[in-house]
Amino acid sequence: MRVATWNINSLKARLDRVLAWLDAAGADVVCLQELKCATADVPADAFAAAGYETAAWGTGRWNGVAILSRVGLTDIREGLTGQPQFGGETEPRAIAATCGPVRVQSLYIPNGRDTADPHFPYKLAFLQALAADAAKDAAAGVPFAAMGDYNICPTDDDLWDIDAWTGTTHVTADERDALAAVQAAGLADVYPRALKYDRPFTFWDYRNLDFPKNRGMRIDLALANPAFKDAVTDAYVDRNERKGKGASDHAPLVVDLDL
DNA sequence: ATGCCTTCGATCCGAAGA
Repeated sequence: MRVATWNINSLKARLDRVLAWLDAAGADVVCLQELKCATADVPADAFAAAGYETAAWGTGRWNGVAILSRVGLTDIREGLTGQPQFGGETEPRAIAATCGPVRVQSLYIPNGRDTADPHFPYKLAFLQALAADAAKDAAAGVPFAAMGDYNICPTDDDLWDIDAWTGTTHVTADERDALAAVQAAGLADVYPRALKYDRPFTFWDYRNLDFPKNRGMRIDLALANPAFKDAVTDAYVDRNERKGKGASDHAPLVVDLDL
C-alpha cells in the first residue's frame, strides 16, 4: 500500500491540484496539513468521488489537518492528549485514524516563528505532548506512523544552507532535542529518496527562486514504529508536485509499504 | 523551463508562513 503526507497550504486554493495528484499518485492513505478551512467546508464529496473517505478537523483561516483513505477510516481522534493551547485555543494540528492495516497521525507542528516568540515554547510543548501521546501507538504491534509537517530540519544537511539559518527556528538544538524525544518514544525517521539532486527536501519558499535554485528544507517527516518501518519498500519526495503555477510550497512525501 | 511569494479575511493592507 501507499501512504503519503502533504502540506497543501490551503485546501480551497489547492483542490484541483490535490484531486489531480490523488488520481495520479495512487496513494491509499493521505495525510494533509494546512487546510486553512473549517471542517464543514472540507469537500468530502469531491474526495468521495475520487474514492476516498475523509476525516478532517479545521477551524478556518489557519492550520487544519485531514486524513484521506480508500482502505477504511476508523477510530478517528482529533488532537493530542495533553495538547497545549495557543491564544486560549486548542488548534487543529493533529488527527489520527486507523486505515486498513495501518494507523496514522496527520500532524502540523507549530512553526515557532522566532526563538523569542511565545510560539516557540508552544512548539516545544506541542512536541513534548506528541512524544507522550505517540508512545502507546509506537509500542503497539499495529504499523503506526506520525506523519506531517514537523517544521524542524533534523540535521544541518536537511536544509540548503545552515549558515543562512543559524539562530533561527527549525534548526535549534531545542527543537532537535524535542524531535529526538518523539523518536525516543519508538518512532524512526523514514528517510526518503530525492527524485532530483542529492537531498530529499520537502519545502521550498515561494520567494527568491528558492525552488529552481533548490534552496529547500526537509521538514515534512514520517516517523514510524518498527512494524511500519519494517514494511517500508520505498519512500520518496514527489518534487514534481512543487512545479508550476498554483503549487503548494511543500511537496508530498510518499511511502510504499509491503502491507 | 522548476522562474523572482502566496494565502486568507478584511477590506484595497496585514499577518503568517519557515
